[in-house]
Amino acid sequence: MTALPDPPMSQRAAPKSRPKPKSAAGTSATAPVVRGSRATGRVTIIDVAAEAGVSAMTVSRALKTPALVQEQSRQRILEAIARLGYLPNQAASTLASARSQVIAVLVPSLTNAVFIETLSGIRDYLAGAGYQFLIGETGYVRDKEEQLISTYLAHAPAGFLLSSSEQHEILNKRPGSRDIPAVRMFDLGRSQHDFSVGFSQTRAGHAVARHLVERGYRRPAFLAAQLDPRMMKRREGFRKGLLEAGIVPDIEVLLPEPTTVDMGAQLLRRVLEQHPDCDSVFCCNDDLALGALFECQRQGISVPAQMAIAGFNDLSWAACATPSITTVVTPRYDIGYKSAEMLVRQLKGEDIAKGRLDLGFELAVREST
Amino acid sequence: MTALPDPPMSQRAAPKSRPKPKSAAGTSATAPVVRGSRATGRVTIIDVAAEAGVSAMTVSRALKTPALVQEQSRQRILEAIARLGYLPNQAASTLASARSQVIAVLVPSLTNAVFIETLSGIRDYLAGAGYQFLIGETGYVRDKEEQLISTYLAHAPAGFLLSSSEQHEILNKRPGSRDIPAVRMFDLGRSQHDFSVGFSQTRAGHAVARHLVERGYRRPAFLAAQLDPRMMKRREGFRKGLLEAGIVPDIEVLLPEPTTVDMGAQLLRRVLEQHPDCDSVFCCNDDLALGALFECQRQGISVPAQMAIAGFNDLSWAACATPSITTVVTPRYDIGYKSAEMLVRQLKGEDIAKGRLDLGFELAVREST
DNA sequence: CTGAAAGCGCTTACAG
DNA sequence: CTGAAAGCGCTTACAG
Repeated sequence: MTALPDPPMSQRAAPKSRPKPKSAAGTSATAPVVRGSRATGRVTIIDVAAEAGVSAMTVSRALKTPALVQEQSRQRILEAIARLGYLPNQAASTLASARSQVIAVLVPSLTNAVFIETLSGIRDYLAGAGYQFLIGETGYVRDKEEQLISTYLAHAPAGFLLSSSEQHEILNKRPGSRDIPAVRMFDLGRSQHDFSVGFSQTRAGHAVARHLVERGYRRPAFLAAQLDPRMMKRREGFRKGLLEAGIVPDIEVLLPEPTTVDMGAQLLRRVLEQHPDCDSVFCCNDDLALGALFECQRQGISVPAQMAIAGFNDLSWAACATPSITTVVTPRYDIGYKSAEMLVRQLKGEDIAKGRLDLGFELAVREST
Repeated sequence: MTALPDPPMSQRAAPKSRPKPKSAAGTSATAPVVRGSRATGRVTIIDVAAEAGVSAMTVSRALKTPALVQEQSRQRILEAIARLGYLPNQAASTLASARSQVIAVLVPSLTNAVFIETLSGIRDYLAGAGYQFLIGETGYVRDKEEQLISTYLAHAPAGFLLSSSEQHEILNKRPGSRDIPAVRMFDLGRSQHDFSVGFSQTRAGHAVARHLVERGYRRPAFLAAQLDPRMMKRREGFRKGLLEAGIVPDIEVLLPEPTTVDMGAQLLRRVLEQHPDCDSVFCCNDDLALGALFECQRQGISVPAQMAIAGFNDLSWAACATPSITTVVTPRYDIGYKSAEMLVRQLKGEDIAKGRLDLGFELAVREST
């Protein structure tokens, strides 16, 4: 974050006067006037306090910890807020409390539907809890992660929702991160005190291998792009599953390029060139699987008779493709929702018994295998 | 935004002392100590000022308007910042200036790849300009738009990036919106003073109609879900194009449900039932087109021989499907990038000659028509 | 259940 | 090109 642009001067309006009810209820006095105690013309907590006949502190409490305020006062405060159209100033709140109502979220990619659904889960939980969130896209690049964490720290976030263990390490090294809680998404932590929500990539890869083996495929390939740590774990589980069945996991095409549908077609062409005897492919995500399917259709290769295809994630098209695609159903929405919940409960000071939440996965067996 | 949760008490550390270089360069004195002028232990602008031997104001200026600070002072300030690990406190900045470095962005949907790419464009421009952004999802629901705009106003955003004219109207009605600039995305405004970046949905729909007609299709259908205003404009242009060619635009299936790939299959089944003579379909987006293609494959309908399919947006799979799908290439990334640029230039007080930016579209003619 | 005063860390005109 | 002082609108312990 460098050279900040010069914001326009804010027009500070002259203070406006406002009528104030003289005393309790009943007599709607056409009494004196109060003016906002501030010179900006904006309605502040002080104006609300005056209107409701309480102190600013009490207004603050009525908003943050309603239980600590007498029902009657709370009522009057709420009315005053409505009447005046008061909007709390978040910046003032953040400055005074050294904590904002924003959660910083780091995801690897915004063009991947998986993380978008995770963000939807986060949003759904956070919206109800009164938090905003800031989204950072890391692209799996270490420098980007470092930089985003720095930037976000300047916003004094209430907490972090991270998408990798590496990010967790970076954050912990920062001096400013002491009291800021974080929950890791996707990767599971080592203990219940190491907050995380996810599932085992390795076991998921293993399940796909077992399924292909059970179906009778003997020359399965592993196809991957992107090659981030989670892909590698799927691969690890997949290889293990094959080995257990006495199959040598020697067919694979790994490319570091980003994942796209077109890349799936390319991977399939490569594997066909290099291993004409390949009878099935585990594409490490559904985009690749879709591309592989299109390529089979283009070449007139029958799926699954001549080539079986399995994907990962169960994106919207997997179930309605022709043929429908076998894939691993991952709990990405719930990962977002539950990790946001875990974070907020931590912020509230609640005790979290289960700080390591394994949401599992499911294998959806369909026509393509 | 209701009942805010109770954040944990922030642990305000005792002030720490810090060594300070005595005078100019050369003598690395083991001199006295300065302590942060504040009691939180955090490094503030005042500490940086002391370290660099200037006033806090000058530090502030060195960060915001470097041109107004002497090269030498700026150098020393930058060094002091690095040495101390100073991170500007955004909340304090926002409170003091009544303007934050965050841009509020409203999009209809986060599960739609189109808007994700728009957000990528926004992010790419904003990242370089030193702004953060808050993303709100409206779901095309008026109440949600109203509520999000209220919430965001409390964050004193530097500006708004909106995705519809309705949102623009809502914003303008709010008292707090006076000095906050906004740019509309997708829909074009009426004049150069009515800031907007987009393209004509109507003309795009018209282009698809002309293309189908030129190819010789005589019974084209319009298929749509979601039915938001932009879909309706595509329809309008499409109908106009058919009418101009002497074709009655009497085949269409419109469903209010959200757009999904599966919905595309459903729409195709419906149109086939109701109009067995239909020879081509314009799906108002690529997800629907993909579903329609899958359905044709399922039913053994040859594309395009027995049924032509056109989509909208050119999402990643359109070009590599089998057959590849004819579609309208929309400038959604650029819409994000350019509208962010227009907004920031406005914030900097620059003169914007072209406040209505028509980015156009392209028709990608492929195998499916 | 409620309040007075101090303080959070910046930026603002204005003057030099 | 640079600075002293005031102020932004909240929340914080503490005491009652």
